[in-house]
Amino acid sequence: MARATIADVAKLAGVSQATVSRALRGVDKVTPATRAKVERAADRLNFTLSKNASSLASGKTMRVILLCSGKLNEWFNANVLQGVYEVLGPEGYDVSPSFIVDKKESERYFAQLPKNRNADAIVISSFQLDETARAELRSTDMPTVGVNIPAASFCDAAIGIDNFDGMFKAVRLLRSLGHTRIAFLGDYIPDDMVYSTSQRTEAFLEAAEENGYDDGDAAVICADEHGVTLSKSDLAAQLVAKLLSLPNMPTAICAETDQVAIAVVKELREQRLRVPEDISVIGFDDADIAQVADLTTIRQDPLELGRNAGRKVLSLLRGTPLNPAYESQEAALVLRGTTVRLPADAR
Amino acid sequence: MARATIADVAKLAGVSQATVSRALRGVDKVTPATRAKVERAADRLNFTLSKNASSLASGKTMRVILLCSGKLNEWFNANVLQGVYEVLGPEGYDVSPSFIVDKKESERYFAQLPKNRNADAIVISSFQLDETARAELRSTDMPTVGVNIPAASFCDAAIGIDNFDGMFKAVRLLRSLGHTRIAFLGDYIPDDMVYSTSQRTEAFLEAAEENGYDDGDAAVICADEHGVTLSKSDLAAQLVAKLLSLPNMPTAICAETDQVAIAVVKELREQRLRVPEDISVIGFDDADIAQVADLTTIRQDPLELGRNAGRKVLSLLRGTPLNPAYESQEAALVLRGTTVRLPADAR
DNA sequence: TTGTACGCGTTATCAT
DNA sequence: ATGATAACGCGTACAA
Repeated sequence: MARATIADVAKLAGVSQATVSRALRGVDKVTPATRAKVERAADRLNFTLSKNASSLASGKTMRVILLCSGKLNEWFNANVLQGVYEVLGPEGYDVSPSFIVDKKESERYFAQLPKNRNADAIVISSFQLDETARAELRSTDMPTVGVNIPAASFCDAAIGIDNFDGMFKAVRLLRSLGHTRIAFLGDYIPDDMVYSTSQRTEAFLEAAEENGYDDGDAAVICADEHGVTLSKSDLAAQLVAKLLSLPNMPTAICAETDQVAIAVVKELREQRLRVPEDISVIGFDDADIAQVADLTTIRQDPLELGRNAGRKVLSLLRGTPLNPAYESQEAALVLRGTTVRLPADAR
Repeated sequence: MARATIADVAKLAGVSQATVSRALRGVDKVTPATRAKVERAADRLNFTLSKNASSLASGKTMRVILLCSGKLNEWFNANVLQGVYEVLGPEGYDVSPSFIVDKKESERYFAQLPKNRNADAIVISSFQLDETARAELRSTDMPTVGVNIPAASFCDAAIGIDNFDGMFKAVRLLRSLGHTRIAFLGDYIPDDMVYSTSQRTEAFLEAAEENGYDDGDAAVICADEHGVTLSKSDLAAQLVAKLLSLPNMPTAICAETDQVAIAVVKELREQRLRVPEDISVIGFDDADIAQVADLTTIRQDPLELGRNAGRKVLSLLRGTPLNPAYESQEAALVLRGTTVRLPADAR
């Protein structure tokens, strides 16, 4: 059967196309009686408005892009997507997720992006854009909201986790537990795409200094530069090797993420080091796996981040004021079984 | 700056709109020289084709819907999405994910769905549709591909995991390990939305029978009916209580999913039952958490499922033959630390 | 409150 | 190979 158009409905209902349009969208003034007639006709013809045609006529696409810096099946991204969708979906928006993994793709993406009016807004999750990309973005009229992006300047609004707050809490915990030598363990960070994790490294150093740790007592251990992505276990092996060859072996470590923390715990135990008796470990994120691994960690809530981003998109789109345009989510320490007070004999 | 239209490009390049359209899409015959001219003009004007206008004119929306039965941040759904996106994205399609959690929503969704031509295809993941929904779906001209749906009849193509193969492998493993009394543990299954897990229950019973287990030696334990979703630990507590009050306590169990398995293992250990020495546990899915928990499980690969679904969508959309329209993915047993051969003294 | 008529930016058909 | 022009299906001033 050929799809019914608004004209068919108008004819069947005995009104004009304009009236059908108004009745079906429920915005403009239409007599209840007329509306009923129209709805009955639409129902009989199995008709709903075409999003495409509406978009073309109105200039609103009712679509928002979610651009992620990693795959959509990663814990963080999947949660942000769910959050964004939860608030934008019911409002009639489609959200089309997409992701970029390397710099080349990024360039291509942004070179294409701003030219065509294919979305009403864009939310950018977890990565840094270079000047070119920012310029392209700015040249669009699309409202932009950032999620967990270091420099929020090029966004109309942004929401992120407070990595500094988180790392400070982690370091303070370790100090409270009596650990005098601590370390931060992370992957190699290419400088062309800056992630949240690089902030964590910085934050660790600041927190250590502020809490009275000397340079020698707060080490940062990063993986060597590598082209392809290391498996977490290979990464952990490398990090633990570096850790164990330190002049003064730390008694506690903070890892860049839960994934890294868990792999490191495993590797440490394979080396017959007891966690937490010999060494305490703190992760970052509180992803599903953290609970299973009984890992002490810093919680961030990407689902709520996504919802908040969705709300900000809505405000931007509707011109309602966004009470704080820029927000950061407080981090929460989650105490589990991989941290313990340093035994007296070990101090 | 006002957005440039195809007319502006045509004027600047000194050709007709039609030629610009042809040149930019790269499909029809256009002289290389003309194409170059057009591309230069488009570039200068910062122009790309509007997806909306193209869609309206061509009837192709270049959009495919992904409809999931649970939230998008669930392991399975997130992976399917990633897979679908990986193959459809590079072909120029947007994929708009959406999800439905209860029956009411489902009805509303399908009542709206087929009427407007807002997507070129739909992929439906992980749930059963009732007759009404199927009819609505059929009344659309949209190609439909199913992912992990029990009855594939209403789809043009489908791909799923082979739950039967998986459960048979699990049961055979337990038999090989010498377990003579086994059980299946699962949540309460409302009958209005049938999930993959109900298949697993069936499969367990069949596999048990075929492998020589009596009725008394192969128990199925399900949670009591409940309105709200139980937390996994509450569920596990209930299941373990039922398990421990069985006349003949099994020495091995299969759980509906990894999540349930892990919660059950935890509960068992809290009851001072050793896993696997006292009781073996097998999960289902091989999600991230399974590895962390060192859980023996049946692997399914939703990422590959999604990719395959994406390929089928492409075939359907292009009219190329889909070599098998219906496929099922073999399940693979992953041996880890929660299963062990039944000690001789326990037999 | 309702109807008329034009425009949204492209594709597709038919000439040339 | 290229150009003119009619759809595509709806939103929206403006008029009634």
